[in-house]
Amino acid sequence: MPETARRSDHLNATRYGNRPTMKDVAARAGVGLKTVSRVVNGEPGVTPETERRVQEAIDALGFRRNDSARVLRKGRTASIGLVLEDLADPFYGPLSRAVEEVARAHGALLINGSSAEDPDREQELALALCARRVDGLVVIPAGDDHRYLEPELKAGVATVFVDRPAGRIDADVVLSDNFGGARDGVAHLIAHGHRRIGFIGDMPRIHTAAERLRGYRAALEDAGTQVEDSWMSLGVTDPQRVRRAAEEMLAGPDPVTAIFAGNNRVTVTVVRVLAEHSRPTALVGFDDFELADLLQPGVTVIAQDAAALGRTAAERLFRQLDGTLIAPERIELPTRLIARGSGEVPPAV
Amino acid sequence: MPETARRSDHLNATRYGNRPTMKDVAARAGVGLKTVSRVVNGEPGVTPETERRVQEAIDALGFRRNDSARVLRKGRTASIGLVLEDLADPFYGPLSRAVEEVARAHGALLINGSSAEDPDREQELALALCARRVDGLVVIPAGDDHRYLEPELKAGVATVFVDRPAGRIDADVVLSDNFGGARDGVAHLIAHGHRRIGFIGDMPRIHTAAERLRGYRAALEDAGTQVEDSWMSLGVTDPQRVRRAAEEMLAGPDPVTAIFAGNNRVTVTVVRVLAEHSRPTALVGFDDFELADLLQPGVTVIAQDAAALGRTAAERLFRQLDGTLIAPERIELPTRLIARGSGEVPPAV
DNA sequence: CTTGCATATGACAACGTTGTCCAGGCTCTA
DNA sequence: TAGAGCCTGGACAACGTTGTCATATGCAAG
Repeated sequence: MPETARRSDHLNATRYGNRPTMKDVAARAGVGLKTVSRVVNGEPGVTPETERRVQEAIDALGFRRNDSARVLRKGRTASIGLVLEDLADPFYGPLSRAVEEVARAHGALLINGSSAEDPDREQELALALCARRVDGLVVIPAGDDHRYLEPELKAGVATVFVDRPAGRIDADVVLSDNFGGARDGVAHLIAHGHRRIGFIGDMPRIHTAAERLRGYRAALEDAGTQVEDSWMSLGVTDPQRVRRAAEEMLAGPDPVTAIFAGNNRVTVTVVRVLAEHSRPTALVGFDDFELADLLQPGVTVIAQDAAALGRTAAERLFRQLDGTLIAPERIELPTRLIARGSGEVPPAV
Repeated sequence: MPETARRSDHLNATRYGNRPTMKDVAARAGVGLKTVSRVVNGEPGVTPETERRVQEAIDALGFRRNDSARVLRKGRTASIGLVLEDLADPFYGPLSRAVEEVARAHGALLINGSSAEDPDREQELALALCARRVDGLVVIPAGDDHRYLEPELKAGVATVFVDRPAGRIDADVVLSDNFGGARDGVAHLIAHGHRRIGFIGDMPRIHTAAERLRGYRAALEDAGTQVEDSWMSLGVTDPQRVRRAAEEMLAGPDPVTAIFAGNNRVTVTVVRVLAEHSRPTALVGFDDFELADLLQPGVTVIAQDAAALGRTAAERLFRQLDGTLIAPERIELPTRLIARGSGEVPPAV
């Protein structure tokens, strides 16, 4: 073994444990650095015999190319970032997976993190990802001001927002048709004879919640019904408060005969409340959930396609990177009403 | 503006879009490269006045430190990799989130990917993460031979396996007590008078499935009952086959009076089948799932704590990195029986 | 005015890889 | 056998950052 090899081994001893580098491999195989690089990358111009020697040295040393260095040299990291609200939320699992599949198809890795619905944390995460020089960023916004990303966009970081629109910045956005979905859901209740329909949803400062509320109002107005304040409960999302809100709507002299639930978690709590009440009350929920069909009655929902959201966003991202895409666009994906029973209950007399 | 600045801007034009570097900032601020580095990293020894000038240049150019280069220089990437089976699976959401939280507490980012239960893809992913020089790796094994990771372990990549043990390699493992949980679940059925108890689960080559089967057998043997082959259905996991298996067990002259379901998906399908049958049959499922309590009757389950699995694994990982940890260990976390009704149904006469 | 010292700043190498370019040896043809 | 052309292989710079070390500046003390 040439002298350089030993020296180099020693020099690298404290870094990354002590991973061998191409230099070490080259020394051991008795070839030049670049030849090793060629073998590792399958570039042409290496004799089978030389290649064999290099390969042997690689195996013997347990060498693995350092992609960090490679990235520094090449300028592209082949990785994209995903900032979402909560990895543990069943809605984001399929979305995240869809993004991953598209990334994989493009040879990219996925780095993701949860903002926990905190705008500061969203920003911190997004910027950390930019510092890692991800090629692109898929963001499910927690905040409503994304001007902090402007320098990054200008610098060429491909960016797509999903599920909620970007704030104060011009960028690609992929959304569900929250307005249309809610309108359809409420119209479905109206078609089954309901007029007094309750709405329980999140704070209207959240875009999806506002849109769904708007759809609710539109459907009732289309039917010529005047919406009463007591029918709506906004900014209510934790089980306790949803429960109280539902019970209030169902009590009183003139109770609602149906409830439209503004999201997943609300729907589930309302199901619990209705199960305890004797008077049958119709229910339609925004967002599908597992086992909704197994409940008695099955829960009628407006389903969004989370995987499609993720896939569409990621595909747009890579088209930005290809240069195929120019102007930012706003894409709305349709929702689908799934009737399972709870939405077809007629109004109690 | 000094001449160098313009030249540098031009040279960098095609890389990372055209992100400014410390060199560009230095040129613009009229200071040395290292001074910029000092300011960016909050190192001491910079006059307030100089700092102001540098900060100004940073803002004007929209500079953000390139962490890839930083990583190359420093040798630690402050990121860990997570290889799991399927991000979209509700079981892995909380696990993944727990790992992320621990990583965040240690200032690390999380890169994750799905193996889709394919050993080759698991290996490909794990090695890709090693090439990125993640500091550590949390792996939910798809395959049962992990010798391919040996060079990486030797090179100092901290590694913890979760949910299933590592194959042919000595490493940290964090598991649920699959054997004990299954035994408890079946014992629960036995305590309610059942003897003829069916088991539907995954292929025994999957460690968790094998352990649960072992627990099932142990409980019945403890009760002095001879297990009959017709009670067990192994390697059955897709809805169609689970359905057929369940129906077979429930038919015939001497049907089972209770079923123990080996995992989540099996449980759900069995619930459907039982709902169609008139004779009441008891059911206990391994793994909790959302809304299990809302069904009629509520589904009794053996719950594992996915978040605890993830947290424990990640914490061990960082203790490996600290050097606090020496010998690999196998940790088993307890499971919990949650009685909700379906497991307390007495045997039909 | 010189010496000594602390403090602010910059020049330079190094991290591990890839792209560019050149050299040496070979084959082929005239 | 010489010249052209191809193939193999290596030297060197560069990617953007940080660590080391040297220098310049200012000020106090002799």
